[in-house]
Amino acid sequence: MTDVKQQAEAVADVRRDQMLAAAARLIAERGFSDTRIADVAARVGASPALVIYYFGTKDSLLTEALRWSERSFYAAVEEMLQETTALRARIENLVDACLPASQDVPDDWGLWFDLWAQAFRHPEVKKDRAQLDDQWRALIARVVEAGEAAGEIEAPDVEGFTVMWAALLDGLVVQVALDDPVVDRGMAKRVALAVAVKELGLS
Amino acid sequence: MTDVKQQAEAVADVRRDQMLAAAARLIAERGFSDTRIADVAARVGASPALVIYYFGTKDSLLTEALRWSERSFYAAVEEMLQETTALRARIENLVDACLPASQDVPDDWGLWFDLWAQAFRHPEVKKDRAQLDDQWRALIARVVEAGEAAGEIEAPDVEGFTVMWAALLDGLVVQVALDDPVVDRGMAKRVALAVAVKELGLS
DNA sequence: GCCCATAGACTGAACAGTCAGTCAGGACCA
DNA sequence: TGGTCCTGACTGACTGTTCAGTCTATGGGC
Repeated sequence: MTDVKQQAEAVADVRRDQMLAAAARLIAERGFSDTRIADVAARVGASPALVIYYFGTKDSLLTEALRWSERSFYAAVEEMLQETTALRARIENLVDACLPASQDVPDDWGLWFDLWAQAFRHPEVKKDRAQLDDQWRALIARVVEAGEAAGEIEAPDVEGFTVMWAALLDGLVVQVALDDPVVDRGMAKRVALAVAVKELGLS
Repeated sequence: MTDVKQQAEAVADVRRDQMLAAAARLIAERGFSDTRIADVAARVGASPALVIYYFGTKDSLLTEALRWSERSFYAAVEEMLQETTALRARIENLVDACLPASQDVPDDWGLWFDLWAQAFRHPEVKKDRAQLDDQWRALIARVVEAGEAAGEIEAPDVEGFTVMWAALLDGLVVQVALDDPVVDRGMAKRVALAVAVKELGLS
């Protein structure tokens, strides 16, 4: 592969990334089916035809954007996790990742709903989501096991806890994202933390 | 209000209900934005114009269908609950209501995702959903309190449990609905039940 | 160093299909 | 006769996708 080719691919890759990012943003803001390729094109300063040139079809662009966005989220969490070692701090970090501080990226949550709706009906998206969710649970499991290895907790039921707690976080995110008047951000965090502490036998 | 008027309304109400049911079914099968008024009309053996005649706009029909469907679900659960009195049996009933046996209405779940996605962006739907979710939690709370009154459990943290367990069920439903290879129906039920038993201090 | 062929990036304009919603009027009933 | 229920035919707007062709630059042949 020559330098030229590399550079050409770099341009294309940059463009693709811009478009995926723009599409993800728009999906979050307006919803999957209300996102037009013209909107995406406008955001990256290109013509609609160029978007098709890169992605072939609208659907391909949007589903790729969903997966791209989900992958970004997990990557960010993974990185965030490097910064702490204490079990409790890490658990708190995970909670914060799912339920970020107030006005911080409020409509990113909309993406999850669209992702789920798409995954429900499209096997490819479904497969991808399942795989990423598995990674997510594996990450939680690693955190717990590290805590055990460090002697912070004893003999946890890693798999049981992982499945339960991951589901709990999802459910809490739903409530908070939908502005449930009872389950606000603060309560959701408290609940998630309390359950983790209790189930893991943390001090 | 005359008999005539009453009868006329009865006809209209029947039609409306047929249309709402058909719309709900279609949304579950194909998704909110892929549901056409022509499809709904075809299912009830009417013309698209008649659907508009009753609901004015497509959006009005579909969002009403979502709310109608959610209301039906809670009503069904409420009724199902009358049939048992023992706390554990009731808890199991609640779990079964959310995670019904195998092939039983497999695509009804799709509705939840669309409902959430709509609620996220449309205040009216959001308000409705929050209210119904509050009812749902109140129902769980009633079950727990009845169990306490009957001496089956002691001094439960009703609100804490309610919020936590409702969220947990939501999260588990997501996994199961999306065919997660790790979290299948059986595991989801076990997890939901185990958490309830442990948190409530059931035998 | 010049020229030309080739490929990739990109666009404007047009096309084609889809659908929500309109409208004028028909049928039935009290 | 008037009101409710209902329809077929139509339309107007939207928008994904195609296409023919432009522009740029790279790289090889001379």
